[in-house]
Amino acid sequence: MREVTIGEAARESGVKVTTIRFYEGRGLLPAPPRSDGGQRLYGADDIARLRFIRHARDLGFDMAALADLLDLAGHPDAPCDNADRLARDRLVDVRRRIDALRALESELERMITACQHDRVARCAVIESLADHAHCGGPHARLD
Amino acid sequence: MREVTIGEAARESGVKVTTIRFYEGRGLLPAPPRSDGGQRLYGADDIARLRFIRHARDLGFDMAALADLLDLAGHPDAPCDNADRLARDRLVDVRRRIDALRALESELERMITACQHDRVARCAVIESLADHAHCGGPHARLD
DNA sequence: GTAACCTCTACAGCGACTGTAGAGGCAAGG
DNA sequence: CCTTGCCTCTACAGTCGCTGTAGAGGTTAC
Repeated sequence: MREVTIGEAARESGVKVTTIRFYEGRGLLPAPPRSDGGQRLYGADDIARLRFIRHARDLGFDMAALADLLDLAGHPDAPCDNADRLARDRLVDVRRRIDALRALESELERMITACQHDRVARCAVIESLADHAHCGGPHARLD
Repeated sequence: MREVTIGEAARESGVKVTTIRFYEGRGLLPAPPRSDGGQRLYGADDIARLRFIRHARDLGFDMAALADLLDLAGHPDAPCDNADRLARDRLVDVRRRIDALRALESELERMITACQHDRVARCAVIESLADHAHCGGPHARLD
């Protein structure tokens, strides 16, 4: 049971079957050996790598950063400044997004509580959207 | 000065030139009249509509919701329940994202403070990514 | 044996734009 | 009038990170 099919690798890693193949195409995962019938066979290290990838993706690392991280993970003797920097960059980004989302949250709350459930002509939701001045200034876009 | 070119409409609305044309193609903005030379000419109402679109996009409404909102905005006598519901949906989504990002923030903070700036082999950043159990359970994906 | 399910490749599609190429419009200075 | 330089035009390809599809073949349970 050391070698598992792509479906089981998907179940164990939490990465979808199609996504695993996609990662292979992108070079994030090495092409595994195949069975006689041509099916991919994955070992424990492949699944660990998939979990690493999934966790990093969940944290918001993009695929370029992911490639860097995987490269670093494969060189245990290198200094870890790079990984540290990548994590710090992510932290800055995550905080920026949180701030932007909190501004949106309070604007949406205000819009909703002000809405009298009347006609559209008096709807605070519509009005707020039409008049940007109602909110606390231009908010950062999230993308 | 009632009729302005696309470049000025972009400056006044904060929506890029290419994006304005893109919105026209998607039907979010009506095709404007043209000058003798074939250039688009926008009026004040177009710019207001662009600002409405931009504000709603900034708040995270997708283009389908945006089409609904624009439709509603054009029917002032309709009840505003729909707009209210759209805003409430957005609020739920925004809060979900904030929660997920806060979990990421604390995990990244932990990773960074635990990192000793040593070799990769001892780097908490890499280790955390390899071992999902370190964090407070599976976090929601943001997409 | 056969039904049910899994996996294969190759490629198109998603959302919401962004970027490019190559051509033509337009206002100001000489 | 001509040039310079920016603005705008159309049409279409590319971005990111997948997801979905079609049609074929492998594998497993009964």
